[in-house]
Amino acid sequence: MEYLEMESYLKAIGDHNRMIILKYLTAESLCICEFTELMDMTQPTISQHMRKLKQAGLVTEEKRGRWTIWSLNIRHSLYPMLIHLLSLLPEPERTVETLIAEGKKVVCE
Amino acid sequence: MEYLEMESYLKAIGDHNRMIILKYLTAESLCICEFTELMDMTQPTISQHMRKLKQAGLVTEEKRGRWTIWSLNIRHSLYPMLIHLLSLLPEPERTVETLIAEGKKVVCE
DNA sequence: TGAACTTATAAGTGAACACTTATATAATGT
DNA sequence: ACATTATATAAGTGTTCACTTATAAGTTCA
Repeated sequence: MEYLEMESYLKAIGDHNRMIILKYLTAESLCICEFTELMDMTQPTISQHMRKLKQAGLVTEEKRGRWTIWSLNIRHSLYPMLIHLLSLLPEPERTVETLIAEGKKVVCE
Repeated sequence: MEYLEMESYLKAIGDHNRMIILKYLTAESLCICEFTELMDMTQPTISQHMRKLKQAGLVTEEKRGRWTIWSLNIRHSLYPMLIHLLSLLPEPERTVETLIAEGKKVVCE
């Protein structure tokens, strides 16, 4: 692997808020508006983080209706290491379960 | 592990020049003046990188005479992962062997 | 068609970063 | 004591980063 690729990968993970985003994604795929409910961040900020994660190869996106569903890129060679790293981190305060309880979980069918 | 600790660890690795420094250290402990010979960087820049690596828990230092010998911190819980990451990177251009051949390898006894 | 909703992008801002040069500190050897 | 060597630190600079607000683009549904 090239130094530049490794650098962008590590820089993409190495941010407090992006680690939380990635932690959520280990459980399930989510869209931007769900992240805005889960985390205390504005929509453009989330979008910009996702773009950075995508450029580093950490996540993939899939357009579905008006939503963009984001998932971990399980094909990346460092994916197993990423899963291990994230497993060491505590669960975020807000859970997806609370989202469901509030009727804010997106179902795009 | 706390998010803050993980963040500083990943940020410390996630720099092109620090990755090269760490790569060198996987083979053997080195002092600042050796790094200045191996890499195209000034002495203060190396010193500042080492300080950052030390603060993140990646390396340890040991004063010996006028030299400060830097080593990988094998006691850190993420040390095995670090070794794996570094193993994926190509060897730097300048090798310690060339340093020895030029009589620039420090022997502090 | 038009309003509501979701997302992406652009421009601006303050903080952090990696580097530079200059200088201070400390150990060694004559 | 003094010059040399090795390292650390301070101050300054240009770039990158994470965020903000404003706005554009695209989808859905009445």
